[in-house]
Amino acid sequence: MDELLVTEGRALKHVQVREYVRALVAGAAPGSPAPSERELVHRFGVARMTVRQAMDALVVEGLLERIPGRGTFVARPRRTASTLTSFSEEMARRGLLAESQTLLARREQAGPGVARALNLTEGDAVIHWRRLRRADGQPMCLEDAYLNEVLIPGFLQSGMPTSLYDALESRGLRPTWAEDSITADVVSEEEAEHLALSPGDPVLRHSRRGLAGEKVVEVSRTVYRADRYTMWLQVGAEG
Amino acid sequence: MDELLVTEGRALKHVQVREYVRALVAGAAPGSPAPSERELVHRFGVARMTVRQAMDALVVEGLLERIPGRGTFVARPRRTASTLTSFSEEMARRGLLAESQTLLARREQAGPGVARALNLTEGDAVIHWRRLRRADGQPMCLEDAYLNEVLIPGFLQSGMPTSLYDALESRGLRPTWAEDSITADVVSEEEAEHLALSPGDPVLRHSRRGLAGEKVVEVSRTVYRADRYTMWLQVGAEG
DNA sequence: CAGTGGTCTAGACCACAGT
DNA sequence: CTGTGGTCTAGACCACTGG
Repeated sequence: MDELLVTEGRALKHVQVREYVRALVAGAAPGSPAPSERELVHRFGVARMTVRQAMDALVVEGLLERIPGRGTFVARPRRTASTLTSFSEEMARRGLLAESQTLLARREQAGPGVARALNLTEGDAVIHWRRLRRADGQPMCLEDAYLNEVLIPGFLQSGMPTSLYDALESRGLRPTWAEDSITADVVSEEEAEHLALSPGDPVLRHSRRGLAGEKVVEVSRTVYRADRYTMWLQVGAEG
Repeated sequence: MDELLVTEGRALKHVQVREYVRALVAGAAPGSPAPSERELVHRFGVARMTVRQAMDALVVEGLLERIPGRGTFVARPRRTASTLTSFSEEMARRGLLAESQTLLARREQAGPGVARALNLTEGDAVIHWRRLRRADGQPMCLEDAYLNEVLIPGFLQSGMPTSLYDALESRGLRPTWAEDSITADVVSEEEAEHLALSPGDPVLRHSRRGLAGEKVVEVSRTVYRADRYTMWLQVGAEG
């Protein structure tokens, strides 16, 4: 419910308190004490329930931790499952320079598989974008992305972006959820040419169905050189 | 903070309300209305803040959803990231019969890689458990699991369990968090024999470091037949 | 219009930590 | 002992929804 804009400029008290505390503990080490509830009551001249509402939000967020009888403290950051990252972001995190060469970018009619994955009907218009991706100059993977044209009108005309996820983000359509499948295989002839592999070399195949809210915004199939790419994930919750 | 036992038998009012509502909406379709806050105030003879505390918990849990001006409703189940499942559980979910053949189960001294992954010192005692796993009778994967002997004393003597995760769970050590790496490769000679593969066949390699709380309880390396196994995951949050 | 959730007050008593 | 968070009360006004 954060930041309701209904009352516009009006600053809700619990939001004021919450953001004050958030700023105060920003960068503080886990275990550092936050102000006590009664101290905040006094400082802001509000009721204790209002302060608790503010602190509750930060506790739910995982920023603070309450210890009865002792106080409220900065929590150890929670372990979080892997988030959805784009190729560019992933390579950046590994300290590699990501490059991308568009091999194909056009409007197509969805085939049966892509249509089903994108929640469309066969024959509906989709954008097909094929890229060869390099890391530090070396071919890393070949990616075919399919996008629902209805969701991103004018995408092909607007000049291809460097990062698909950036482009989707600017339209409020960055996927936050995905269904992935991963398998090992042997490279195909065509793939071998693009990836500079020899017949019989192993590859990692990664299919993704990326969703933003309820909308399927991206379906992609990527084939990675097995000798250059290892996928890392963190799974589960809590810690 | 659920279910504090400090006050033992005493039933906190917000807990009573919460569990009443939880039971009431159990199995209800998403979108079904929950009782209104004022109705619960009347029914339980409590203050509205108390009811809100109860409902807040269910909202945070993702069970309920508030819509201002309209009411409180059963929320659509949240999409959740993949949870940690054991081989047996995963095969069961796919409707396959999982079998497991122990090839090796003994105490060893940790090598450098295993020691680091288990947060031990090289030479510390670890349990090494190697199994060939079949699904519906067909060889599926070969798994080497390494366990910290200090955490599970008497493990080898107690008779090997069917499911490692079940065994860990009974000791309160079921991993809820893992760091995984996945890569494609070509099968080795020894692996080919166990998995009934031919030289050059592709395999999927999966390494896992499984944690329960702060403790690393499991380190495993599994090699899957690429032609029989596709890994499925759901990543991200919210929906 | 009546009903809903969202915000807020000014108190209160409790169980528990640490001194 | 004081101070902390945990629980709880009995009201209040607000913005919004729907009939």
